[in-house]
This record gives sequence, C-alpha cells and structure tokens, in this order.
Amino acid sequence: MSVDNIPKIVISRLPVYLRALNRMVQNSQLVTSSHELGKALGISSAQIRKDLSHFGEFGKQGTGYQVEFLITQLRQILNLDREWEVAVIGSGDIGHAITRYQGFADRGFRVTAIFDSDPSKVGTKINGLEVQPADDIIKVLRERNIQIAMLAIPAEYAQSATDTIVEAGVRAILSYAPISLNVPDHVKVRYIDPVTHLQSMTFYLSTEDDLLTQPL
Amino acid sequence: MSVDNIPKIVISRLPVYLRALNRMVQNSQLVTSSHELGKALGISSAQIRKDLSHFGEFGKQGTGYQVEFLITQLRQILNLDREWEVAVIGSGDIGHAITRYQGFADRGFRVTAIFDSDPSKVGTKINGLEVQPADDIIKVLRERNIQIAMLAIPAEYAQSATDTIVEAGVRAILSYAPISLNVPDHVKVRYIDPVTHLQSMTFYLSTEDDLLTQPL
DNA sequence: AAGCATATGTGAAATATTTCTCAAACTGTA
DNA sequence: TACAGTTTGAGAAATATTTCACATATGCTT
Repeated sequence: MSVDNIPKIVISRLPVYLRALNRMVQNSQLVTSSHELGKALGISSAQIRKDLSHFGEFGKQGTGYQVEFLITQLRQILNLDREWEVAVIGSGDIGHAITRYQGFADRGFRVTAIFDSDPSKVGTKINGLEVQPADDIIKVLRERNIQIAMLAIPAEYAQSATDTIVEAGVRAILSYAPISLNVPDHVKVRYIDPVTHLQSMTFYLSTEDDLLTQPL
Repeated sequence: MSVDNIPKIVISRLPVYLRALNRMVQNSQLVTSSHELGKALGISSAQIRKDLSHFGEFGKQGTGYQVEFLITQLRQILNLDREWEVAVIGSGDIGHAITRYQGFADRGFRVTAIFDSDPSKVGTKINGLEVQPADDIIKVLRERNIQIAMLAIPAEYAQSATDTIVEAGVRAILSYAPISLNVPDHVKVRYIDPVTHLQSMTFYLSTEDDLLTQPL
C-alpha cells in the first residue's frame, strides 16, 4: 500500500469498479468479492485486489467487501465526495446530448454552464440551462471556479478553445473533438472519439463476408 | 515484424496515428517523421516506430514517412479500405447525435440503420434515416449483414439488446451504456462512458479550491 | 565525392503491469 | 472447540510494454 505514484491505469479502473458496485447496491446486494466483481467486469480477481491494495485494506478475509463501504472509499479516493461543476463548450448535437444526459447527476458531476460562439444559439435553453456566448467563457469559468470542461466542438476550433478554458483555470478536459490537444502539464485530458474505437475493432473483423459476395 | 499476436494496445494506437496523418494531409504535408508525429500526439518516437514495425517497413531512413503512403498502409491494416455499415440501437439524445455525426463518413463508417423500441419514435427520420422498430433488429441486421452496432440505450436494457444484436451476427459493439456487457469471445466491445473518464481525472484534482472558500 | 545531419528499424535493457501463490483471517457448522 | 470452506493482501514470478542505443541508410551541402 503506497500512497502516491499510483499507476494511471489503476486509477482508470477504479471508476469501472465503482460503476459495478453501484449497480450491486441498486440490486440490494450488501457484500461482494473480488472474484464476483471480476467476473462481472471480465477482469481477474487478483487485479482487483492488487488495485485496491494501493489505497488500503477494504475487505475482510473469508467474507469479501461490504459494497456500500467500498463505494464510500472509492468515492473518497477519486475525490467524488463532493459535486463537480462542469462546463460544456459547444451546443451542437454532442453538446446538446451531453447537457441533457441524466447520467452525471448521481455520479458526482453537474453541467452548470454551456457556451457557443454561434449567436443564433446563444440565449436558447437546453435542459433549463441558457447557452452563453463563447466570449464569456473566461469570465464565467473564473467567477464560478469551474475546473472541468467537456469540449464538443469541431476539431478545427478545439485547440484554441482549449487554450481559452485552460487560461480560465480548467484543469480537466474531456474532449469529443477528434484531435490531440496540447495542454500544460497540470491539465488532464481524456478523449472520446467513437471512430477510433470502431477502427480498433475492424482490425479484428476479417472480411469473411467476401464469401457471401462471391459468384455462385 | 511479426504478423499475428499484435498487442491489443498497439492496435488501439493505430487509429490515433491515422487521425493525425489525415490532419497532415489536409494541411498539404507530404512527409513526416516518427519524431514529429510523436510530438503531435504526446507519444515517444520510439513507440511509434516499434508499433509500425509489427506490420512492415513503411519509412525511409533519413527522410521519414510519406504521409499518404502511411495512411494507405494503416487503412489496409485496420481493414478500413472498405466502408463498414453501422447500426445504431436507440434513438434518444445519444443515438440521435451519433446518427447525425458527420465524422464517420470519411473514416470508414456509415450509419445505415437505427432502431428504437418506442413506437412514438419509430417512423421518424433522423438525418434522412427512418427509425425502425426494435423488433426488426434481427431481421434487418441479418439481411444487410451488418456487423457493427453502436448501443445508445439505458443500462437496464443494454444486456438484452446486446444478446439480440449478437444473435443477429454483430461482431463489434461500441456501447454508450454505462454497464459492462457480457458477450461471446468472437465479439469485440468498446465502451464510451464520459463519467468514468471524468472520474479518472478528479483523482488528480486535489481540492485546492478549499483555499478560496476559507474565511478572510 | 566526402562529410554532416537526420531518421528508420530493431535487438537489448529497463519499466510497468498482471498473474501466481499462499499464509493468515473470517464464517459457518458440527 | 475443531474443522472445512472462503477470501483477502502481498511478495515473488511471469508477462507485457516502453525506452534505449546504435548500425545502417538517405538527403543535402560543399
């Protein structure tokens, strides 16, 4: 059990564990084991135990883990024992879908600002939230001390928007723009690009359907 | 240069390289190097060379890589020298945004079917595509030999919908539902859950803003 | 044509990550 | 209380992945 220098890949799995544990709570399950959790997630039980061991001892030999307790611990580790305000940059289809997405609320996040540079979009409401002009990004983010933003704009504007929000104090960016962003060291970035995911699967999809298109 | 047993993590990086290379083409850049590409992506040049070396020798010493040529090669490796039809399951906000997303067309994919179980949605058109009833999933996917699906429905329906599309012959699933899916070995799954990404970043966001809320 | 600068591809070395294994601890049962 | 069945946590071993380092090849300049 070390305290810092936790491998990044370990951190990335904790939210997945948390998601599965929350599901168990919904099903009124009180206790689980690394074996059961691993089976549900397609991960080895040893890996789950090893991951958790970086942060402390949360289980009990012979019994396993109290689901509620482990959830509490994971939320604490991930700094989720508070609510994070999130800004959405861009009110197109993706920004729209994100802003209306109901899956944030009970998992630690709330979209509390949305911006667009298109004057015809400014002032419209999405999910009760008024779209604000892009020119106000710095002012609003600083005022409200918003540190997380989701980028939902075309690739060609993504870098300059990133520079803006970083200047405004944002330290975590989830980008839907299909481009690698340049940020200072203190800023974390994650990417969501459905196409790269699809492309990493087609590699394994040998084109066996050639068989179907052959002449009789 | 081996041929099979390519590490999965290598495959997952190829689409990212491809994305950056396409960007270079747009900027009329003819040649690049592992060093330049790496810098653009925040990856070491050695890693890029090693990754590519699994598949052949695509560069020239002293010069680097012809951008167009490398793109052609990567597309071939990833089975992207064809167009893949994709089905969208669910026509809510996410399914809607995916179906209208313009980023698929020039990267190897086309959404050609969308389904919903809500009768009030069936028959409506999204991006010129008519929403079909969920009951027709198996029939339509089999008829058209569609092998890739994107899941955009609530978690509670995700597993049963997965069983259905797998039965219909789908071999690659990109799921937006926040739940781990159970699939047979021959089916690949990737997940997009914005919340897990956000949660993996909040870990690094020490709550220094406590300083700001302290009494004067 | 020679010399310099650049850049690949690749074994070897260094790191990182996962899996194995098992002592120790807990529960339930007789 | 003793015993059987579970399950954790963690050191050791096994794998996987990344980085290093360099021979070799190319282009450019003089």
